[in-house]
Amino acid sequence: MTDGHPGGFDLDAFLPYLLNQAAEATSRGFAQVYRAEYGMTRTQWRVLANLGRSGAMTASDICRVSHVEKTKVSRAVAALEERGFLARERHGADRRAETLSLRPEGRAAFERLGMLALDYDRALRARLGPEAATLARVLREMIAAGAEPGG
Amino acid sequence: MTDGHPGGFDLDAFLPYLLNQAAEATSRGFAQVYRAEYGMTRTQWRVLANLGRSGAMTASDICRVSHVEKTKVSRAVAALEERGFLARERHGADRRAETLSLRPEGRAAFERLGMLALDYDRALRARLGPEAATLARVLREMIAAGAEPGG
DNA sequence: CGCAGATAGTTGCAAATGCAACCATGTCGA
DNA sequence: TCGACATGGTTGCATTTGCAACTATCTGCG
Repeated sequence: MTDGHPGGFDLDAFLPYLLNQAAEATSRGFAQVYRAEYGMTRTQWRVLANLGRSGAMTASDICRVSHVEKTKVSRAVAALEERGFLARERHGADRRAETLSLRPEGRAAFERLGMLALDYDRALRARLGPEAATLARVLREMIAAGAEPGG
Repeated sequence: MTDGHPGGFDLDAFLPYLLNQAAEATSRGFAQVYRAEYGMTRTQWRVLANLGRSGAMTASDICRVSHVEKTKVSRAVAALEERGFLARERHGADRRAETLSLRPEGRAAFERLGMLALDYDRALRARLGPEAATLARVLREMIAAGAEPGG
C-alpha cells in the first residue's frame, strides 16, 4: 500500500491523520444540511446541539464539555442569539457568567436538525456494520481520556 | 449522561461529532510538534507527509489522495516551496500540471517529523490498547468508502 | 480544424479561526 | 479589607479557510 519509509513512519497508519480524514468526510456531509437549512456554521451547530442536549448552561460549560475554544463559543453564541435561537441571562450566583438557554426557535431548529442527524448517523452506521458501535465506544474513551498520548 | 431527547437524537452517539472531537484532540497534540519545530501548518504537514510517502506527485494527486481542498493544497505547496522544502517541475505530458517532489530539506523535515509522529502514534496506541488496530482499520474503511452515508 | 467542455492550478474576497490582550467579577489568604 | 491571582466572557488582529471566479492547457467531437 505504501512504499518503504526510512524511519518506518506510515501515514496510512497514523491515527491523527485517519481520524481527521474520517471526521472531515463525515462532517462535510452533514454540514451541507445545517448550512442549507439554517445557514449555520459548524461551531454554531455544535453549540446548539450541546444546549439542546444539556439544557441551560454557561458558555464555559460548553467549552469544557465540547472542547471548543472559548472565542469560538463566544462568537457562535452571539450569532445564535442574533437569530433569536437562544437567550442569555445573567447567572445569579456568579455575575460574570451567563446562563444560555434555547428559545423556541432554537429548540425547533435543534429538533429538526436532530432528526436529520439521526438519519445521517443511522445511514453511516448501516454502512459500517456492527463495528460502528465499537468505533463509537473507542472514540468516546479517547475523548474522555483527553485523547493525547502524553495527557 | 444525557437527558431524554424528543427525537431520540443523542449527541454523544453522533459519529461525526465523536470523530471530530477525537480528531481535534489527537491532532492538536501533534500540531504542537510540527508547529514548534518547523512553524508548519496542519495542511503543510499533510502535504509534506503525502509527498514523503508517495514520492513525486502533482497537486491534484494530493487532493485526490488526501481529500484536501485544492486551494489549501495550492497555498501549502507555495509555502513549502518558499522554504525550499519542495521543488515544482512542469509535468512533461500535461503542461497544466506540475510534478512536486521533496528537496533534501523537505525530506529531512519529513524524516524527523515522521519519527516524532511514529512516537506519538505509538504512545496513542499504547493508551488505546488492542482496539487501536480495529480503530485504524475501521477508519481506513470509512475513508476509502467516501465516509458519507449517501455516497 | 475549431469550438464546447473538462481539468490543473492560482487568486480575490469574505468569513471563520487562534491567540493574546482586555474588562469585569470572584476567591483566597495575610 | 485589601491585594494577588483565577475565571467568565469579549474584542482586535493576523492567519487560515472556503468559495467562486479566472487563466491556461487539454480532450473530444462535429
